[in-house]
Amino acid sequence: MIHSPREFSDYVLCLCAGQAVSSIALPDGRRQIIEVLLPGDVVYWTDLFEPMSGRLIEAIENSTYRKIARKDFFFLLAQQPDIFDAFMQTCIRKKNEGDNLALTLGRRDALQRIARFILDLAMKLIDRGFAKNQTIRFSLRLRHIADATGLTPVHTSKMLRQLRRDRVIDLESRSLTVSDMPQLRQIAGP
Amino acid sequence: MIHSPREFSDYVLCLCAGQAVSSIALPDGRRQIIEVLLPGDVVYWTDLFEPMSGRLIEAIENSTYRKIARKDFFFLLAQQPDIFDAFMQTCIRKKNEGDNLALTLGRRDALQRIARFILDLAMKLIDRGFAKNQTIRFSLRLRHIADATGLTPVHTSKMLRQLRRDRVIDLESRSLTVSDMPQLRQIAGP
DNA sequence: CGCGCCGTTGAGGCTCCTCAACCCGGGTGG
DNA sequence: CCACCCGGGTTGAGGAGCCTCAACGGCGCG
Repeated sequence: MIHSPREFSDYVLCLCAGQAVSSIALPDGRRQIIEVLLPGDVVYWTDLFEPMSGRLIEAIENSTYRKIARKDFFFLLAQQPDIFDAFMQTCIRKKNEGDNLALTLGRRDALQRIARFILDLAMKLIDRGFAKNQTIRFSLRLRHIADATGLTPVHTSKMLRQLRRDRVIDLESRSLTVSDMPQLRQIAGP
Repeated sequence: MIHSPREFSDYVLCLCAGQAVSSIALPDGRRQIIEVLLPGDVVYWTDLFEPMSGRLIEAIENSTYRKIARKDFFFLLAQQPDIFDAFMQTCIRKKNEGDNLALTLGRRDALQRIARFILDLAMKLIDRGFAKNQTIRFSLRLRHIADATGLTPVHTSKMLRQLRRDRVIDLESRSLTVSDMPQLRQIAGP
């Protein structure tokens, strides 16, 4: 647990090593994972101005992170135009990803959601050089995938089973390899 | 139709009068409405840098909008620090709203989704002074509510019927009044 | 060895979808 | 003027998809 929903913080967090998930949680335990955080990610974009974040940040493996005082962060942004540009670009990109998540949760069925989630995560890891050929570290528990796709762990298990049976992915002991990328894209849909 | 998904535009659009919806559409016709746009709203935050927006913007009543050349928009932002601040705040707020939409679509049932949608829209209209006591103009078609909540029009109709039967809302001829606000909040949940 | 956590599998049920029929109001043309 | 159609909303029947509940096996750990 890196950051809890009602915690006050004067710092901007930046993940250095390991993976984490950023989610919104309801009092009754239901929650929705918004994104998987990788090394280099800034932990919250959403509450850069409001120090009281509504987010629950949970590490899914041993992780380290750096705390940057909020004012230092903004000072850096103001000083370095290129960093500022990168920040704005990322801001917009995150918004786009969030909207696409809404589309997926609202309009796609279970198998498509799982396929998209795996595809997105795999592409992100490959982009950042965290993958060896097509295999990536996959420390997420079943309940994380369920919370990211709006399903139950039970049904998630059944969908994953199907993807493995059809030789689309190969998943064992915290490591996932995409065996049939075209097929995975096909299932994930447009 | 104000803006179609694959249209190229050098302008930033700003809604002046009327209401519109911003959505992401799939080739097969399924779509997810991300937000309802009111007068004063800037039409796309998501593609301020990439002129090719993936969004479908549809007016739901007679509307007028203003086109601002992209570079003029950024020039204005650079010149006026207070406008820039407001822009950043709104950017972050939109992201927060988007994430909450994902939570709703992923983890809430049909009635809760409908209730939240109506509640959010009503609050937004009230905030901006578009409401007389508790009644607001409600030009949305059934299919819009369905696309905003990830349901079918048929099921949306049944849920709305339930809300009317329980005297939570009163909806007739393009005008909606919230009769029992506490109950509506209760249904919408935390 | 016992225990707890995690994933798997199956049975049954509820929610929401699909399909279809129907009504209504508004336009359009005879 | 009425007949007709057409888009939008309503309602019901039946079914698919996903959830709930429960039992079980594997694994790490005390």
